[in-house]
Amino acid sequence: MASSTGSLETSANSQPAAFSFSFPTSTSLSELLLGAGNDDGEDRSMTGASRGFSGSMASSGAVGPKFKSITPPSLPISPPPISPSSYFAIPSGLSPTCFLDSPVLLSSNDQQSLNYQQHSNNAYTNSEPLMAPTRTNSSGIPTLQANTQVNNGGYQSNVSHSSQAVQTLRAQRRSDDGYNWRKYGQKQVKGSENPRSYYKCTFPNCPTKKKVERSLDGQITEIVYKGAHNHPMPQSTRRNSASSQAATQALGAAEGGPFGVQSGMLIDAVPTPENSSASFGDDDVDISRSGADEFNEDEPDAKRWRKEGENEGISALGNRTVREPRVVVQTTSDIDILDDGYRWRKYGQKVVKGNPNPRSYYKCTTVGCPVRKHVERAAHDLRAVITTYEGKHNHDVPAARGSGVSRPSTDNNNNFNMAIKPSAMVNHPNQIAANPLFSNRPSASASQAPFSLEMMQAPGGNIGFSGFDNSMNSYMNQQQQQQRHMEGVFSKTKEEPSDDLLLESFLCRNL
DNA sequence: ACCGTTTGACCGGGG
DNA sequence: TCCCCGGTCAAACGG
Repeated sequence: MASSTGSLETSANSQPAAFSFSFPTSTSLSELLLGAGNDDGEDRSMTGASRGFSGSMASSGAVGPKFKSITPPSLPISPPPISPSSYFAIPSGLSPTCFLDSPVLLSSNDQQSLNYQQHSNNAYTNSEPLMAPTRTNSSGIPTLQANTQVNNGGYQSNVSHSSQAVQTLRAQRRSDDGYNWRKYGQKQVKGSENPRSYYKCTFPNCPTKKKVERSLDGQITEIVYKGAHNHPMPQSTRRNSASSQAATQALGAAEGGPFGVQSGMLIDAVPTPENSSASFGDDDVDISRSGADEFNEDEPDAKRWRKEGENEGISALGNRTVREPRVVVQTTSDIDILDDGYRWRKYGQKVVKGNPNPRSYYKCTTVGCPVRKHVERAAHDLRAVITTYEGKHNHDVPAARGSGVSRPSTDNNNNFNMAIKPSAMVNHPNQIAANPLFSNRPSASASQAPFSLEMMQAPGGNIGFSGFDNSMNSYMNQQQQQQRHMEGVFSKTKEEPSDDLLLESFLCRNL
């Protein structure tokens, strides 16, 4: 296999590939994403998260507690000297989620371990070698063609081009959540420049639908599920997306049904019996409610949202008008979502109906920014953490403390920076923007993570802020060692720490 | 010919 | 009752 420079293409837009990388290769990205041996051609494009580490962690049932008890060993904690973005240019439109499924990082017998990246973004800031640059097409399907060969991690992928086409085709039918969807409409909704696509689950008689909003560059900015699947996730998907299944189970456990979970890159909503509210167990808890200030659990979401927006000037944000509540929900197992890059001030905590676990309420510390979020563990699955955002940030992600570097909120295709669309940023701060792997903010998570792993380890307990740093530091240290170890593997990334061995090492220590 | 997407038109709920 | 707008339909289109 000849080493080659991969290039990216996207059908979503014609932007030229903004980066190159040196993975020796010639395999389609979609295949990379699907992972070696994945022959069902299912779409993994958006599912990195749902099939990600969190999922596997969830399935293992060992995440929370073990994170704390098992601190990554000798890992130097210092953040990588070079930001992740320095070696990979991730053009706008690119869904980092895609990277998560890349077999590059997977050990041959434990694909699950790889995907932790997606959800553990705040905990692991230096695993960018893990990511193959890619761009998604309009369907969120990576269209990058490249071969991948990672010698160090013992992983190697060779996929034929013929199967690639088929997989890409199939991928367009299957979303990241593992279910099959058929698009039945698209509309330009008022108040947003992003077109909204409507999908129906293709399973016979399944009432589930979802709405997907994409930014102009093809990135998914919002997904809202409606209804519940009345069937199990397609087998083929399960087989190859353990994490997705796990994620599904995490939420499904909470909802008592086999719902697909969208916890990927830009996928924030969870499928619910009705609209975008999630119910847990017998007692429905509308997670779109903040209950923050008034703790009024009775007011309808939309009305409440509007009221809060008016009170706090949300309606005046940019050129957008405030419409339906932008409920951003991530259901993941433990460690992701904790660091979204923004700074939060805790202003309340409450145990809400239907969930014995306390919900802590946070407000963005930026003056004038109306965004709030609340975090809580799922009632029926302590491994699942639900973060709900309300409002849109009217500012960029603040610079990391001490770094003096602020995260970009606009495209920057020329500098290999992670392109972060404002729309995505504001609505999903815990995803792209939050993921240090895709930001310019080195070790931001370590310094800014509003939550510590303690939180994850204390089901139903208080949310603490200690303990995280230690783990983080240890991990970072290890990463640096790993970086040295990985030198030479990636010609262009040798400055960057890496990857799978590290990953495995970390996982082994934490699982 | 099949299948999925696109897209303009239509429907219906809510203000 | 009218109008707005989100959601859906279905014919056309394309691979």
